[in-house]
Amino acid sequence: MNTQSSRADDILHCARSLIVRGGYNSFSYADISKVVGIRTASIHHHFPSKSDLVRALVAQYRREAADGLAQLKLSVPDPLDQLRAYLGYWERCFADMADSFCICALLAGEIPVLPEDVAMEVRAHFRRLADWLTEVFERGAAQGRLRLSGTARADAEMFMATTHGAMLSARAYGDATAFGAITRPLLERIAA
Amino acid sequence: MNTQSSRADDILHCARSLIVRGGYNSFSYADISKVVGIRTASIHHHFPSKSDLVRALVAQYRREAADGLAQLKLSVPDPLDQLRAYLGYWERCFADMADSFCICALLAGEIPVLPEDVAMEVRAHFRRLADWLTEVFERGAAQGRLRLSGTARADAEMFMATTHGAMLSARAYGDATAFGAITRPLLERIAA
DNA sequence: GACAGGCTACCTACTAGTTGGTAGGTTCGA
DNA sequence: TCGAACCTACCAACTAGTAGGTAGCCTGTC
Repeated sequence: MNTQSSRADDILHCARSLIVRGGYNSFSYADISKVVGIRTASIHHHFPSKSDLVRALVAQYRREAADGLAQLKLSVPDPLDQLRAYLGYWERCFADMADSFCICALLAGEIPVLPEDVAMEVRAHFRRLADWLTEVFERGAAQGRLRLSGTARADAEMFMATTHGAMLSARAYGDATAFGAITRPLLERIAA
Repeated sequence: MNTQSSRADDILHCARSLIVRGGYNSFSYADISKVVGIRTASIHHHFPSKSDLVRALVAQYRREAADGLAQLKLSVPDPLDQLRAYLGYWERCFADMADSFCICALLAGEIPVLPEDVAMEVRAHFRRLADWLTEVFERGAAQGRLRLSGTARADAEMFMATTHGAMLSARAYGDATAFGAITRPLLERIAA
């Protein structure tokens, strides 16, 4: 069991680092095979089809994201600090890893050509993240820690859009610091 | 010459509508062949390699964008109205076409796996668009028509990021109206 | 304790279809 | 008669996926 799950995890981990570079059609079982040191047929044993693999990959990513956001809510009391910590997480990702990106943001762009079950996972991630942000904005407004320019939902959607757009800009410019440069003023603007 | 350019244009037009759905690796010469009614070998006659085709495609897109933005500056005097018109253009795109998207925003996500010359075109689009927006924000601030929350450049970068992120959200939600819902409050916030 | 049966993980070997790209020939208008 | 546009006929490499076999491990039974 240890062996199985570790192998499957190796495959998932490798697939994630491959997919994050260019999305669903940018990697193959052969690519994974070379890195993990396993035959492509053996990957099919763990994940019968590519859509199975990517769905599992996104599901795992979503669990990690959900855990992280829940943890953030527990460990950081202030709503504004929660947003700061969320952006800080991604800023550190871009600083530490060359090809960092939210895989759901990346896959969202490819939705028209994605297998339906993968697209559903991506859609669900956007909804959950928007829900979480909405809650933060609601509490922040209630506590007078940040000021809304519209509804909490609208502000949350805009915040999420700016974050994802900043990831695209960071990639386009080939500049890891661009993400922070774009998102930091965002916090200053909404701070009460 | 008429025939050549019309054929090449057919190919470019078709490739654009294919690439906009899922990026560089989501379409093939065979796909174009089926739609345009030409053999794949004949596509190679017009565009020797796929990167040539996509580079030409993005270059054409950039010319159109530059023309559109220049035209906008001439026909609409007010900076705030210029931003409104820019967002309105994309809002109409999403309303009219199912799989609408800025191909440069889409390709930006795939930059690590893109041919270098294509990546350069994408990068250039981001810079030019940010330059144009910066100028609009500068004039808007000077005329007291809109208020900056940081430098004109920072506000322009954030505006662009939010716009691109809103495109991703529209796709993720599968909701054409999402783009407008996210970006409209953006204008209200920066209006003086 | 031996041993059969079943299961998991992995392999080799293979498939059909697709990928971007080439070689060389034909057609046709200037 | 030259060249642009297009064709047929290839190609090697790669794509996701399948068939069938093997080695090793666990478990129940005699």
